[in-house]
Amino acid sequence: MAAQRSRRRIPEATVARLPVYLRILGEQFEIGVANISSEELAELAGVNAAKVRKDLSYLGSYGTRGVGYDVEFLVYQIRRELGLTHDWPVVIVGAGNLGQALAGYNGFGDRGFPVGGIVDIDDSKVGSVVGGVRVRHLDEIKQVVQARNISIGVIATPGAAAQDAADSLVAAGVTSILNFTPTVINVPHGISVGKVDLAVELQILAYHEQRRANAAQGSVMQSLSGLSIPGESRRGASA
Amino acid sequence: MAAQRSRRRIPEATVARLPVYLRILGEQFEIGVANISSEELAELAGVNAAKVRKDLSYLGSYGTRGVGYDVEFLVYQIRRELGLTHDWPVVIVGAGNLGQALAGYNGFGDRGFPVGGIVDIDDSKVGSVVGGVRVRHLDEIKQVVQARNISIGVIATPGAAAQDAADSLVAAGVTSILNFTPTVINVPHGISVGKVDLAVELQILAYHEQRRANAAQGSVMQSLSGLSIPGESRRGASA
DNA sequence: CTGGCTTTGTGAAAACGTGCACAAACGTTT
DNA sequence: AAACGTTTGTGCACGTTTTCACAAAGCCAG
Repeated sequence: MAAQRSRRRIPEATVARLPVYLRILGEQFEIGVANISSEELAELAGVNAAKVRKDLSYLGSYGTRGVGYDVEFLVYQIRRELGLTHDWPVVIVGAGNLGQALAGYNGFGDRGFPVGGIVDIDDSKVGSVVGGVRVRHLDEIKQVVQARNISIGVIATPGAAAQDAADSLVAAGVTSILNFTPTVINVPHGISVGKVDLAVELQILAYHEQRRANAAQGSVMQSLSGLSIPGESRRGASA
Repeated sequence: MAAQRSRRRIPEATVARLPVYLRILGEQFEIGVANISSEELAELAGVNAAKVRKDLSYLGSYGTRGVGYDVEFLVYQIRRELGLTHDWPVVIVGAGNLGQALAGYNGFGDRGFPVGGIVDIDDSKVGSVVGGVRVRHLDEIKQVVQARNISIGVIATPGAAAQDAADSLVAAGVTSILNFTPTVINVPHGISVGKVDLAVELQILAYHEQRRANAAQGSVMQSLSGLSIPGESRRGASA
């Protein structure tokens, strides 16, 4: 179990699915499931069983033929591969509507991403407490980042301020950024950027709605597998 | 301009990028840019110029060789193709932390997705006003949906309630669902589902962080084009 | 109206992701 | 210890997405 760190490079599509498996496996472990087959995991994750096996094979040969995968061990291996063996505190830039919601959202802390700091450029917001963390001024971001050894920043400002926020984060020493604004940001080489645009997702749905409407009551685009569970995938990029 | 509706089926990857182009084009139009080349648009969107041209070619031949694209006309065409020529009111299920944030988030309404209703199962939340909309009980969801002719629902409940929320939405007549919980939901054929898991995005970033750490100071994974702008892509699915 | 410069639109190649199908491996039963 | 049923791990074929590269099409100058 020692010399088997990062064997091959894991495809981005697989990296995007591992967190889903991880969550499901965690739940299964909680309710006492000790062993799981690729078929069962696939069902719960809403994907193809072959895909599950191929995804997991990138971690190593951790299954047992004729039996399945040891849930606890697999959880450990995925966490290890994703770098989730320790917490990753994040700093949120922007204490407006969205920033406050993110800070108050337990889903971050619960899954290993505690809010290590919130900053805003607006003095009237500085000092208030959001999600248990006191808002500090953007100028102090470097201290915030260094005090907690933070490497991930979240941009929750208005779109127009996103590039400034990114620049501040990079200057403060952050190396990964999750951008919630619709604005595309420029960062130096070596900084990873993820993007979540809430409205884009709705626009994609609108497209399907409209398509459905246009098609009268004809065929309903491509239907995938069985009678359920659409899949999802995503790719982040890095410079 | 009449007989040129849905020519070919647009690839999902392209559909996911059109909203990004749309936003950029809107901004450019605002600041007085009347014409734009694929190169310029690509730069602003953080993608390859050839990709921009191929994406736009699915809409039709709306560019002028040697000149570029008419910004205003292109905005119109993309809106039309995405079905954004009219508003799509949405109903939010769950008036907790996340639901309130989404309701208060102007990014939805600003981009054509006004909050047409919020429902919650918790009586203590019913009646309160969030983002200008009064919270109603989950039992009334059908009235809410039908009164406003809503076809898109947003799930912002705790994960454990996601499937119930989905079932309620489908029963109420919604045909597209955007799921913000980490839970995978099952829906009947013909219902489109999009998913946004905020923590998953962070986990993907953590993977890159950890990889960077493991790699000492060696090569920094794949660096894309110039010195900026990571891209982004996404796929929704439908049953 | 010819020549030169620019930029689109698109075939074709390459890269990537998915799903099938099956041999290899394991536990269990006889 | 052999036969059997189960489930993994993966080679291969297929479909989708990206990128390249270039002819066709437009504008402008002279």
